[in-house]
Amino acid sequence: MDKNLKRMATMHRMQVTGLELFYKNGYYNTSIDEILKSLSLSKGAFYYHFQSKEDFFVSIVQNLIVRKVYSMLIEPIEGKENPFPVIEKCFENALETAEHNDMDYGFILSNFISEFNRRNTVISNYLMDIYKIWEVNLISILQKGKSDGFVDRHVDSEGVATYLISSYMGVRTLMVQGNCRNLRYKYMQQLRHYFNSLTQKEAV
Amino acid sequence: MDKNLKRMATMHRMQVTGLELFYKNGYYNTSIDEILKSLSLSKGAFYYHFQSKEDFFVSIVQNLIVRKVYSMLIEPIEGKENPFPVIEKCFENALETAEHNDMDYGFILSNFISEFNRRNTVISNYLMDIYKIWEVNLISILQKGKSDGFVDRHVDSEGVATYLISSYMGVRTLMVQGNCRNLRYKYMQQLRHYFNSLTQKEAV
DNA sequence: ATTTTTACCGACCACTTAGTCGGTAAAAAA
DNA sequence: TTTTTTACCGACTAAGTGGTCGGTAAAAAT
Repeated sequence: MDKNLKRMATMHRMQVTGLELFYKNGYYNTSIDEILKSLSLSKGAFYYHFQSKEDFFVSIVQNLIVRKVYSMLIEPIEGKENPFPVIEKCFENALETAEHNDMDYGFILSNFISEFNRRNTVISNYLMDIYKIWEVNLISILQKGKSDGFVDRHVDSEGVATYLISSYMGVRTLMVQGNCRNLRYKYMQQLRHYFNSLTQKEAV
Repeated sequence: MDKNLKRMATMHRMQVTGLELFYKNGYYNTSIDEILKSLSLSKGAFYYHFQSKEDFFVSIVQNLIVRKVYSMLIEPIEGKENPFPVIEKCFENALETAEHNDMDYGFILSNFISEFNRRNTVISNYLMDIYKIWEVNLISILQKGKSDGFVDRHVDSEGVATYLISSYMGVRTLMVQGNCRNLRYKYMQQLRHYFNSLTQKEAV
């Protein structure tokens, strides 16, 4: 348990650099040699720790990508009270982070979902698991918002979650081509419009 | 002009099969050999007609992808009167077509935008041109809708266009993983909600 | 002190990749 | 009829690709 330290450290280094390059260039357009070169490690080291390129990527999904999505998009809304302002703030933050990151290559989750769609079902499933966690959390906060009187009773929480995730994924795809500030601004404004139409109307 | 017929026919055959495979497997994950094999053509034939893989793909973008996006998403709304029902019907149609196509690998435009993002600026630019045509058309129909009294005067047409494109791209990404019918239903319902909040309110 | 395990090296393998090039049969131009 | 052009063939190249494997130095276990 303690002697695994070195092993864990090396594996983690590989995963971090691996994710960096996979995110930047895409999975199919990134070779293991490339990753190894930028780590000054050898083939032997790689295949000592991982069974295959696919196995390697799965470990990246489960260790790094899950956490990234969680800390950026799930944790900030989990268990919170008034859904719309919370989600709004969360999205705004996420978009701002992307905007100020000149190494931004889009929303990591949707990028890989697109890349592996029907091309590698094993990896696709692991990615969709993350999507589902996100979705469940959105639905949950929306439902709670209904009982707390923040969200109109007639609102379809699942539908709203789908719509939110869709629009977020889409705008992140568009943002990579620049003009981020403007895109974010326009997106957030429309999001507020949309939320407005779902807010509990007091005294009909 | 007439003797080019054979040339055009072969090039077109290559482009059609090329797009099929690029769409299915991704650009970087599809080799020219693969395309040529499924056409029973040789390397010589390919490099006689096209300068490179990139040049080949650019020609596909300009000849086939433009038309696909245009006929599915632009032409049905171009010059029409009441924006929201028209856009709604157009999106509904597009999503239904995708749903009933078991060879659906997502929205062709956003798939490639993702794949080439920052990895190939030449191709990215050609793809973004298509996006811009779409955007301009949406903005234009929304503006017209304002003067015709269908759309609330305070609505930001550009913002709405961005939001529409984003959400459409996103939902198409999600749809590839199945449960399309449900996704489409939920998406369309929320789209209507959103449109409702933008519709001209009569007599304040 | 000896043996075993861990973590890594790097040469090597079979295969695929985009792209080149000399050739050629049929059609068109002269 | 001869020459030229068109449209294509397929062997070849150089540079990768994911993955294997025999080896090894240091650390840990015995």
